[in-house]
Amino acid sequence: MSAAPRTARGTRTRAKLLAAAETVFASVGYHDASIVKITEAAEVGLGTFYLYFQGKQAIFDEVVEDLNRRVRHAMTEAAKSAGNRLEAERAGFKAFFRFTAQHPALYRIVRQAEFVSPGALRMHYTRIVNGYIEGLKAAQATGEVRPMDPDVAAWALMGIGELIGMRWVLWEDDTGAQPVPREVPDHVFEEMMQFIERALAPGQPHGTEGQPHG
Amino acid sequence: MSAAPRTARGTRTRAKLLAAAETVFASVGYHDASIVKITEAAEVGLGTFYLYFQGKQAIFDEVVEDLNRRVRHAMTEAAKSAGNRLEAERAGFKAFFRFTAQHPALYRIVRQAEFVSPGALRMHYTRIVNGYIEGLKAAQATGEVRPMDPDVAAWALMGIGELIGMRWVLWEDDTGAQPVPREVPDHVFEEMMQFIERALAPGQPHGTEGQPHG
Amino acid sequence: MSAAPRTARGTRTRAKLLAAAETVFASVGYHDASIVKITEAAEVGLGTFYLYFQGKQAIFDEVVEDLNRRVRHAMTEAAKSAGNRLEAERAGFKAFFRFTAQHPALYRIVRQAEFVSPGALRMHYTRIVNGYIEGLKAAQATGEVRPMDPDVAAWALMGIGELIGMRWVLWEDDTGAQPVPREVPDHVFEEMMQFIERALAPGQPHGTEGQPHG
Amino acid sequence: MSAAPRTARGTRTRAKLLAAAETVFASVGYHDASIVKITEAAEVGLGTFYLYFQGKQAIFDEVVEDLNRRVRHAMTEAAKSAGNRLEAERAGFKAFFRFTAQHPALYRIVRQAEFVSPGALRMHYTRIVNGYIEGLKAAQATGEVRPMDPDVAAWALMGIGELIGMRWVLWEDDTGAQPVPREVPDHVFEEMMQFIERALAPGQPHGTEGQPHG
DNA sequence: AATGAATGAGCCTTCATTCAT
DNA sequence: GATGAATGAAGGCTCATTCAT
Repeated sequence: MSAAPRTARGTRTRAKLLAAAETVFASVGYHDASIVKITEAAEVGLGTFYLYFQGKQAIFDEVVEDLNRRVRHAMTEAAKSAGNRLEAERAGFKAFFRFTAQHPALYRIVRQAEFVSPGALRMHYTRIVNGYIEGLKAAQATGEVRPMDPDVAAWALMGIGELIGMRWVLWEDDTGAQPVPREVPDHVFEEMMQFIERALAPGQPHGTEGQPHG
Repeated sequence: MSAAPRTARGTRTRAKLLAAAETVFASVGYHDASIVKITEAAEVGLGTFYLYFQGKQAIFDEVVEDLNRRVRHAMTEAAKSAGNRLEAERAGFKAFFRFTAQHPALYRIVRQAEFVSPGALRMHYTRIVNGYIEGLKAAQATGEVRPMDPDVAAWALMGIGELIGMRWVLWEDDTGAQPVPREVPDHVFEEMMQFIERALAPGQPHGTEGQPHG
Repeated sequence: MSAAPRTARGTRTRAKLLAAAETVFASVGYHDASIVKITEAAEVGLGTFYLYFQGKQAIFDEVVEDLNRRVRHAMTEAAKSAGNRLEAERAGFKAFFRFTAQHPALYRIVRQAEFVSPGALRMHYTRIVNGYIEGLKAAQATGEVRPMDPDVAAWALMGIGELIGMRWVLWEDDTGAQPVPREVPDHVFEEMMQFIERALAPGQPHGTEGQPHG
Repeated sequence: MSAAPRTARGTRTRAKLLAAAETVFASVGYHDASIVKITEAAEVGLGTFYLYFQGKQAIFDEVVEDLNRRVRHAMTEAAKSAGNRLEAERAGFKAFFRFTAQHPALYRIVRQAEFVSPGALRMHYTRIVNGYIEGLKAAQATGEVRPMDPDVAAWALMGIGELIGMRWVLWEDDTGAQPVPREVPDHVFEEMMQFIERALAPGQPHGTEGQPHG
């Protein structure tokens, strides 16, 4: 059985395990991440693991939860210090990509969750999307964003961030070799923001046929 | 060692194995899909598997390749019969979602590929994205789409399709229960197309730079 | 290292552990009885266990010893208040079955002892059998019991009590469901006593050698 | 999953495992009998075990069943060749003790079954006892055995055999050292038979008080 | 006196793969 | 071409015991 630590030492040990798990899951994936690897990375005895976690799934769920909390925190913090909606949006995405670069675990782990812990997977996406929805609703209220179903737009934004991040943060450029995390190139970021801004902007769309159609 | 089948009977056996593998991978994921399960589903002896495939990874790669070919085929076929770019785009996404609904394996398998076969993962995304890039370039040439980096836009489209598909095709509405594949609701599809059209349309965006757009 | 308690508090703690051990051993058996379970049942810290007992085996031996002492005490006390040998015998068996009903642990634990602690097993049986031997010898001296090897008879009595007790005290009637401890039914007890009395009674056996017994 | 062997080779392998299991269970007991020990004794790969048995419990149950069948077979065979009831009885017990001597596993395993597999435990005792009951009923019909509840008598006989066997077949004489299986000494056997004959013989018991009690 | 965090040997079990038939 | 018996590395997990507090 697992239990919450009852001493300072225990708290430290538990934290070490959680951190190690993030690293191990990120580098070899869920299935090749053995408890032994995790405890070795944490420099802790094998049995110690089971003092604080029920098993592999349990620590996986906690890692996902933890990463999710942190990425959302990073995003909202970044957005807070922005002057207007647009800046907030840029700051949010920047923070998202930066976090992705620093914690490739986020991506790699979440994509595994489909079969490992469907609940964790949904939790992750839903929470972030809910943040977008809030932002979009607020912006709609002030007219900064055109009338639209914020739900659909939010999932679209999530998707854009997800794949742009995958492509430019996690994948190395051309070779299929080991991915080296890094920032999204500036021009890609700007193009992406353009894409999003136009999608959300109020007013008539400008003639997809070159003409307003109506 | 594996080998290409040399008789009609062998060809049939190989095909049965491939089909069984798609089903098994889709329902239990890569790691819980044992060779025994696959051969049982294919109604074939265990040893027979190794007559046609080098191992588990090898058949996985082939399944991904196969699904990828089929989804692209479905998309291009659908687009072909469209009258103009916009219709082609709609038809392409429709086909993509329909395929997703009919072959949840695509999603489930691809998301596993991150650690199982990174090459297959990249192949899958890259090929689809390349299709988008072609389409965007052509549309830019005729002025139907505004000047932009088609690479970035293509990945954005891929992301939108991916997450909208995940959310509305694979997930059941609110409960965390077993997902029931189905079509994307009409209004979601329309909202999504609006989003995309505005993002791609030529002309000035409206009031996103703080200017009054009166 | 373990040690005898040096304070009243310590004595109490030790007793709590012993009582808890009896319960736990009886309900889940030796191997599934973990020290943690015992200390939890005793409401004592895990480490405390090793203050009073050298290990799992040690406390097991003590539990067996304790139960053995108590069952023999119950048997001799019951026999004491009897008027004659026959009554004493009846009272002894009655007490044995009653104890078995109240402490199923005795049975369950002893049967495990074969591999856990062969010494404890022998001690248990030998002590009880020695009691029988004493009784038989005394009865032989007065002619109440026929000449015979008291050793063999004593082990036979032990066996009779053991299996009759197992069958009618520990097992529920016909179903394989959870055993419900209870008393031996009267008629079974009487039949058993008949069996024993005839086996021990002095005089010629009747017609077992093929002679007509007139 | 386990399965019945489908080839001659498989049948041989399964039998080797069963024989090895009997030996291992008998020498170290259920809990210290690991699958590794069993497969090593059977000179078979570890994984092979799970081709034929679901797990440790499953093979344990089969070993008990097998031993039970064999001991009953030995007993009935021996009894068959006897001229009369008394001889049959003697032959049965002799066979029982001989089997015990040659297969100490029977004893040792059954005594463990209490917690390991209560069903197997009951099966074992019940089947043997049922044999006794049949015999007693038949003898009662011919008047060779006095009127009595054959159920109670049968369990008493079982108990006598069990403990006499334990004491003189399995235990070494005085030391607590490793038990060396051997036959029951003649005089013990004769005393035991005397005990039983008197218990079962028809006719008045001879004055437990030295007198018929009227 | 009492506690509980930490440890690691050892157990059961699965499964990809080989090979003799 | 097809089969399935055999293998053993590797993984998740338990638990008796030690030791610092």
